[in-house]
Amino acid sequence: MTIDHRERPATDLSAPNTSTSGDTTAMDRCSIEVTLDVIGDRWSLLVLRNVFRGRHRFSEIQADLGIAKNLLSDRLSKLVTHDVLERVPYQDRPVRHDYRLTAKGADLSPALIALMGWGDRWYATQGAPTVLVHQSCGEPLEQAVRCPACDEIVSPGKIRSRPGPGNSSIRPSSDRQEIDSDRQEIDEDVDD
Amino acid sequence: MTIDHRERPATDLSAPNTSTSGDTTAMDRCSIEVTLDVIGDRWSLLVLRNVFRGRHRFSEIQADLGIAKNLLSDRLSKLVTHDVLERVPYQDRPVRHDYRLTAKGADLSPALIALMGWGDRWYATQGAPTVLVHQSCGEPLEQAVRCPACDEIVSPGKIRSRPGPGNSSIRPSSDRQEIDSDRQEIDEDVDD
DNA sequence: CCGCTGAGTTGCAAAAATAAACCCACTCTC
DNA sequence: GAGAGTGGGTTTATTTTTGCAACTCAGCGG
Repeated sequence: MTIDHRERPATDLSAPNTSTSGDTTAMDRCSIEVTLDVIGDRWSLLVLRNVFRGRHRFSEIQADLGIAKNLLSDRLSKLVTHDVLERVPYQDRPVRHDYRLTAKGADLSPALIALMGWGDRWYATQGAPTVLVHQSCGEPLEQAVRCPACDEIVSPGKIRSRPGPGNSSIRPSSDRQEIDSDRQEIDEDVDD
Repeated sequence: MTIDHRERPATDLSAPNTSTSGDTTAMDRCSIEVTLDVIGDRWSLLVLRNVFRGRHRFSEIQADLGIAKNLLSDRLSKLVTHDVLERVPYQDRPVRHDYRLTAKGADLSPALIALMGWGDRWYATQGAPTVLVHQSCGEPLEQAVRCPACDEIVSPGKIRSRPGPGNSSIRPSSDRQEIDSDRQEIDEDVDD
């Protein structure tokens, strides 16, 4: 539980942000930030990868990762506290647990897939160590952004972002913002 | 350049790894691991989010994040070294740079989107601070796994994984493995 | 009873993160 | 052209986090 509540000083420098109109006082933390507070350390995602892969026991994970036992213990406790994993006893006397994904934990799979995909694309010189394939055709899969309403795949240039309901500084005048498709900016200039 | 080359001690304990048949000498590191070596620290993804969002200057990023200047300097250098960002001078004497995404850096957007989505789904109680919407219909987008060959969306249960060409311990007998769809395991039991 | 295993804790040295101060090459203002 | 300001960093302490080793504790096998 050593989450650091670093709260940036609200840009008192009033940076002449070329595109921004006005106040930048919104203090909600962006979702990437809160996510990183939970799984944004060196080991958590690696631990989760092991659980995804079916290694549910302390010693299995520890052997695979080579992580120090106290760290693994801390990471597991933290993940349990954050409701990403749950401890389910598989024997009592001595109580021993499996660590299993909660729904919330399982919902991290897109992130794991995205991270794995990036490593594959840019670092796997002899090809990916592991590939995800389609059950029916056996062909490699990829991740895409899609629009459930239109039921179609959306290319990066067709993505826009806008302040959501949780944004405390929604300014009507800049409600919808074009994403620069060259640079693929995925966030608008509202200070979330 | 403080990547720690933690190379797990090859499990000298000769852990009786229940599920694995035989040698566990494969030494390629899984793609999630190599990815985390590049962007798997507390700040890198947050820095990248800022660059995605159009903040290209040292001081802009520093003001937004409230990160210590030496750390930001380190992170930026590291990201430049890893070819995720590039420094493009926008003036000389004193040389000043913008930090811009390389293709490799821009290719991290699915990961950022996935992480943001997870934070939105599980922590944004009053709704997401930022939502990604479809340009044409304005409806919120989601990420999905799809099969380019079949041109269809693949649900988690239809995903299988198998050792890829970069896996140095491909054992033909266990070439294709079913993913437990309840727990959404995304990796097979080969020691990558 | 003796040693072994699985799943941790505790203690301590080493490494990394942070904050604050300092630096340097300019530019702007008077 | 002296003084202040700015962008983009280094340097130097201080605090936190790691990582390793040793220790614990409950049961098990012989």
